[in-house]
Amino acid sequence: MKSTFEELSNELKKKKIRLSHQRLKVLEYLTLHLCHPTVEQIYVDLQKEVPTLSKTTIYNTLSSLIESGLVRVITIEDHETRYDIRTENHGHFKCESCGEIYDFNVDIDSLQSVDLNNFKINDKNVYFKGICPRCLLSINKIK
Amino acid sequence: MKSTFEELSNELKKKKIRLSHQRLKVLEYLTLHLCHPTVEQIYVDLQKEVPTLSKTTIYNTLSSLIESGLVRVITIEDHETRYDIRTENHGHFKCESCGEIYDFNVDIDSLQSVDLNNFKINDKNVYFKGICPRCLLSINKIK
DNA sequence: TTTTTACTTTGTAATCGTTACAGATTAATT
DNA sequence: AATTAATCTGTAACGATTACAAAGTAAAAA
Ligand SMILES: [Mn+2]
Ligand SMILES: [Mn+2]
Ligand SMILES: [Zn+2]
Ligand SMILES: [Zn+2]
Repeated sequence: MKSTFEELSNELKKKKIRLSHQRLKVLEYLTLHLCHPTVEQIYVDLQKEVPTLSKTTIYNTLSSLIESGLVRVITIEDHETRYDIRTENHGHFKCESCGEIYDFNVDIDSLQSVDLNNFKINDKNVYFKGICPRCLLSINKIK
Repeated sequence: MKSTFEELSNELKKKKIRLSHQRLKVLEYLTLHLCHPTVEQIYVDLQKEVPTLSKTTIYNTLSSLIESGLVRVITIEDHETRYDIRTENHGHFKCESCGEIYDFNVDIDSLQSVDLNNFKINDKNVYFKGICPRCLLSINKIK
């Protein structure tokens, strides 16, 4: 098994994206944190390792990673964008109590609509909202 | 058939929301514009009829309409929230070329996942992105 | 290796959607 | 008509994102 660093480097090379230190760090961060981080979270955490890191760089890096298809955008929240390196089809559930975003398996490919017969579909997203099991438990305890 | 005004008034009364002139206007606007308008669009258009209207009022009104379940939020765009008075289940397609957001019928109820067995689901959203038929046509013409 | 060059990073300022707030207004009740 | 609690309005503040120009650097060329 190759090192993560080497794997990520190859991914960038394939996509003809220059292998800067910052880009590799952001990419590494996303593979280690599958919890759909915000730019702020990535920035605060990576600054510990790369003190000169700029927030603008994270925005720029994410833009090129998204454009090349290595990262997907999660817009389940209306005020802050989240990012996900898992690009294979899956749904997202946001707990309205604790705010956590959960992945779940769902057959997105089976989602068809005759209304979209003449549309070119590039991207499918499924977002659910509600209360997660952990929060349901704590709510019941209070009662 | 009742007048739209009377229908909307009754909706608000049922939900115990005070029937202010501004709220009725926003609600009327949403029933006449099913194209998922932004706050800015609602503001610019309604200002012609209600010159003293404040943008804050539109935000406040939408908040109470959403809370009462009369309006749903569309977060298919990452930078600007859109609103939809059609609360029955349907999917949304955003054309990445012209930006228009289309409704489409899709069996959202059939979307199930064993991963969510112990979750309380309050809301389901399906967002697709791609190119709409009209834009596909104009792209082909250029080639 | 050194040089060159185009791309990237950085910090700051600007932008823009949204929210907070306090005083003026008003819908609904008495 | 008087009362009152909710709503509306305008302005300021906030926060995520983008624009921009100068400094730095990865990769190709010499
Ligand atoms: Mn995910
Ligand atoms: Mn709709
Ligand atoms: Zn939770
Ligand atoms: Zn289009």
